[in-house]
Amino acid sequence: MNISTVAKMAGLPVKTVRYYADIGLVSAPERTESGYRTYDGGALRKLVFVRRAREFGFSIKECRELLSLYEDRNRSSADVKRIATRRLEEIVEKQRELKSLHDEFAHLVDACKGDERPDCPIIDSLSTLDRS
Amino acid sequence: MNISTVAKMAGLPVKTVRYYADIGLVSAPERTESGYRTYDGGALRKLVFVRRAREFGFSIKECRELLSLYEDRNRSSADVKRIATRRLEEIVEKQRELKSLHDEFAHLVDACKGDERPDCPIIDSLSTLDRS
DNA sequence: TGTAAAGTGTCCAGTTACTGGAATGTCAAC
DNA sequence: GTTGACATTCCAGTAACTGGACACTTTACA
Repeated sequence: MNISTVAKMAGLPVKTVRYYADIGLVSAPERTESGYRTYDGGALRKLVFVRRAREFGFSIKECRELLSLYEDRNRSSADVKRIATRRLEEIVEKQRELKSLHDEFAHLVDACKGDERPDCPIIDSLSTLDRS
Repeated sequence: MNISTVAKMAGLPVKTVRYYADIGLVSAPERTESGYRTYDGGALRKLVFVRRAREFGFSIKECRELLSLYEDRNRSSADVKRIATRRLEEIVEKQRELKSLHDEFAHLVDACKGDERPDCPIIDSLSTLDRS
């Protein structure tokens, strides 16, 4: 497979596929005589794995960890669960932050008349010294 | 006021205060003879405004817009509300994404036994071609 | 068979919003 | 007078790509 084929199948941009090999996240592919990269099913599976992990919000660093667990036939599911649980906690925390932000913000937008006059609770709130 | 004083009062790192002037987000402050930056109450208010707006998730670009509205005594509250509403929609969208991510992820973490054995639904799920 | 389009290669720069560090200069206190 | 805190500038690095320039290879079609 050429790079555009594998990229399409993995659901990644071509540039990103090259990039992942450049930074050593996935191993460098074989080359044809003329220098074109060639990929097989194994490489595709790893790229898919990384795309999915990134969609789940794992950082590249975490993807490295997960990938090595993925490749290690002897790792325990507990190893994986530990990383995933940490990530889940981050998601929950992010949700909390977003909710309080949403509530405060919705309140402000609601309070703003949105008319021709300059009075605006949104601007007023942004101007206050208090930390949110 | 010296930079560290205004930074503390505005709730921003000193580096960030300099940075905001460097990129022209706030105007360049006066200097003492020896080259130290000096700030007054007006500069402080704008820095506070920016900090708050950033905490609300506005980008620097949006902060520029908001700041010019803040400085414009003739702008209508509708102008402000338009920007804020757009931002609120982004927050809501982000919340939706996060919720579906959370649900899928929590399900996986729950399904993983987390024991000594290698079978792991989390890894399995990351390996499937389907887009989440 | 010639050529044009599409694909691929490398390399460098830009993105966002800062942050860290080095080297150097200034100010206040003891 | 000297020490220490604070200030200055400039450069580099962060995360994770993305865009663009330029050159070469492969494929498709007349």
